[in-house]
Amino acid sequence: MASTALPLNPTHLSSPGTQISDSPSPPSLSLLSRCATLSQLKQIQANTIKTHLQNHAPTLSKLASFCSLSLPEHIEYAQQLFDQIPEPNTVLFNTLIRSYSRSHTPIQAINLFVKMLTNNIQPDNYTFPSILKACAMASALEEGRALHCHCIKLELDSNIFVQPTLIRMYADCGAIESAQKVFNATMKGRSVVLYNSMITAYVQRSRPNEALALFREMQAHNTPPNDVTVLSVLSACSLLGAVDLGKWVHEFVKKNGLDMFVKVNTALIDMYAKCGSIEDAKMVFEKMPFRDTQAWSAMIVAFAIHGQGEDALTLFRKMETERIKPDDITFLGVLYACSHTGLIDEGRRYSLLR
DNA sequence: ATAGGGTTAG
Repeated sequence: MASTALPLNPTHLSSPGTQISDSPSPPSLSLLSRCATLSQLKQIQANTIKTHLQNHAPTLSKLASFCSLSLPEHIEYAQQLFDQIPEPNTVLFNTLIRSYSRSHTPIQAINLFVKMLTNNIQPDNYTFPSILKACAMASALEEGRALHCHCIKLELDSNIFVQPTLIRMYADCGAIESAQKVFNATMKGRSVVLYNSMITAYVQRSRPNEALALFREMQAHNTPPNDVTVLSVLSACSLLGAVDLGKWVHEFVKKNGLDMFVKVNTALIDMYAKCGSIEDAKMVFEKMPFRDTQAWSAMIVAFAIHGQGEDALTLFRKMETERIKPDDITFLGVLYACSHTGLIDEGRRYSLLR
């Protein structure tokens, strides 16, 4: 890990000329914006301490917020900074809760929410999307239901940002009927995100027909589907093995310019492969102007599940020559290809790569 | 100052 020295703003360095000011100001935004590593953040912190600002709450708050947003892998340091702030406000709680909701320790978000309540800090419309996502990740249904009650009390259950996360929370916790209740309670002017959350919920619980019914309903209600919608709808087609429907969605994708999204094309490859049409999968792959790791993986897996082990391995070698970095799913596809084609030696060789 | 939905595998 290279720790480059940060070019510090001279006004932040202590010198005989700069004495403690009466109203110390937190580190400037331009200084923080050039901060890319934790050690640089600590340099800034050290320099503010040098100018006797160590107990300056706005400074700690700014550092904690920056650390949590821009150095999410150092969430525990953000927490350390946060713990030194005497009276953290709602915004700072929200910022940290959001970081935890995207971390490997979502439970910590729930702990912070509890702390928020015991400190009499009112959660708001920014708090719930993050905390509900954390519950979804942790499969914390009890806590999720309790949070839903808080939403209702604070009249935030009608918030357009809160609703999709309530649905996602219930769906990820396996309570699809509660997700449906939330969805059905929302009536007028449903957003595309709200539809997407329910369609995805159905797909994830292997209920493709209900997902497709909602897909039709949103169009009937003049809510145009977007790239995220078709990702889930294509999953539904795969679950049904419905290639004709998949082809219809493919046409829809082209007509609405959604084929500019790499992920949509990747989902099309997957759909065609799972519906038995490897030729169509190949055609989509070849037409893609840009292919990321996921697109290559999807095509390798597509060949593998069709028993075309040699094609999968050829594609893998081509991926290597194009210097696209393989991921775990790429290797899964490669090994799958070997196992389906009796390529024991190749399989052994590739399994030593990582 | 801070907020929502996501394909590839299993």
